[in-house]
Amino acid sequence: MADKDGRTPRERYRNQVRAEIKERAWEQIATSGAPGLSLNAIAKQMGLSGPALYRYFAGRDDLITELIRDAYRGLADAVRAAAAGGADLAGLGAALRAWALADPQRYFLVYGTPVPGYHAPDDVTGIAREIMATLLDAARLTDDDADGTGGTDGAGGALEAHLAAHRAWAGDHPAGPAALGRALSFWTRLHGVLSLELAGHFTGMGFDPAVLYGAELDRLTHAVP
Amino acid sequence: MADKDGRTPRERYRNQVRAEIKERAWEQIATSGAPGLSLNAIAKQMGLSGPALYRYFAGRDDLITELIRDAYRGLADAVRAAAAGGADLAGLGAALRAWALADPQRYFLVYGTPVPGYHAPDDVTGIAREIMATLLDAARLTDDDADGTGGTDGAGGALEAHLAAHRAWAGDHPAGPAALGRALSFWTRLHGVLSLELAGHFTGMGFDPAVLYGAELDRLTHAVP
DNA sequence: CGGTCCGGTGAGAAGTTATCACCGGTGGGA
DNA sequence: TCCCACCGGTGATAACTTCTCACCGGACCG
Repeated sequence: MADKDGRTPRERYRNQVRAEIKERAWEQIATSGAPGLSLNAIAKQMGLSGPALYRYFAGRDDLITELIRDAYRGLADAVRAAAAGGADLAGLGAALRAWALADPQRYFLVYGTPVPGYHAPDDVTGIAREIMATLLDAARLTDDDADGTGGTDGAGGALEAHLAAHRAWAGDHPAGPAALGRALSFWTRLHGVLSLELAGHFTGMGFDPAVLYGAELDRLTHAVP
Repeated sequence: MADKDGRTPRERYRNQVRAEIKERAWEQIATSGAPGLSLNAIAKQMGLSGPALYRYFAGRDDLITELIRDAYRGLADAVRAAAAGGADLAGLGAALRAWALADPQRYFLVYGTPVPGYHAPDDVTGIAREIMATLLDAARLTDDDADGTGGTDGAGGALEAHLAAHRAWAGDHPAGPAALGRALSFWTRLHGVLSLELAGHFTGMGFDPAVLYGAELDRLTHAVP
């Protein structure tokens, strides 16, 4: 971030134009979704002509990859900021929901339908690990009965045994099997509610998705999973 | 379904061609995803030329809408078949997972990232209600302690109170608030695991998604939510 | 002060969806 | 049986899209 704004005027100008392109791309994605993103339309909006954008991005896929990276980075920052502010697991859930509701298409860019041919660049897996690490921190704090007093039922027991044997994704994080399982369920359950809500599958059903989200969050943080 | 195969030879031929178009479309979606579907490629594959397809579908969006409807219909049939075979809530979960794994892009066509401008036709909401109805049937069977002996904690209590007051989506189904909440959590939690698994967010993490899915399913069907 | 690199343009290729007018065979009614 | 209407298919065309190419001019660096 120290040399991000470029020393030379050329680099400054280049970064500025790249930023404006991404800005327009985000507006376009928010209104038309990712498949509706058009390089030509962005160029026309900026007052320059078609091929000029290829000086800044190798192509449409490259631009989208960059946007996905930025979105991932933004989510990691939001979650880390919440954790730095002293938020527990419930606070992280609230931060996640706020981030998702602020721009649904941005959320779907990260967690939505994948394009079959697409492979994420290497550094986003690093960002994902970072998110998971702060999640594990919070899960470990709420989970001080780590030995599994609440997880002695068959379900949690089998999962925790499996996770204890396959905890490569947690790296060297000092989290017990119960915390691993709690973080994983935190992720999948909240994503389940959020994803269906943002996709509009709850519209017309009459209930408030926030209540369901809050209930799942409560059942995640209180007592037995 | 009685007159689906058309009386007159013309209708028979028309239905046959429509079916073949959708068949090719499914193959193409399975390999390239929904945004990669090309009417021209389908026409070329079938040995006929571009505009001929417009005799059978009003356009690309119309074809995709039809595919979404078929996918929804297929999911409802799969779930209903499982229920008719005597499956409980766990069996429905297994059927859902099998249906999703059989063709991930088909699952994403139903539950994936929505296109901002798109509005689902009216009859798919009817199919969704049908799925929810069989879900509620199963939830009511496993949920004979309906008064909330397991739901006396604050979380489930608040949700069930809210659902009791906003149960328009359940229609006149004879299911208690606990069953409503259980069906809803069944839907969102399993979708959360499935969606992340199919999108590839678990690849490289080392654990088996099936174990996580099974654990969520067990915690859904056993004891306290 | 000169050379080099860089950003921008216009033309053009190869795609896409979608609409148009036109034609021929098939099927149904008189 | 005949005949006409309808229906399916085609080629041309328009308006898009991404992306590549050759070219040009100005700004920046040494």
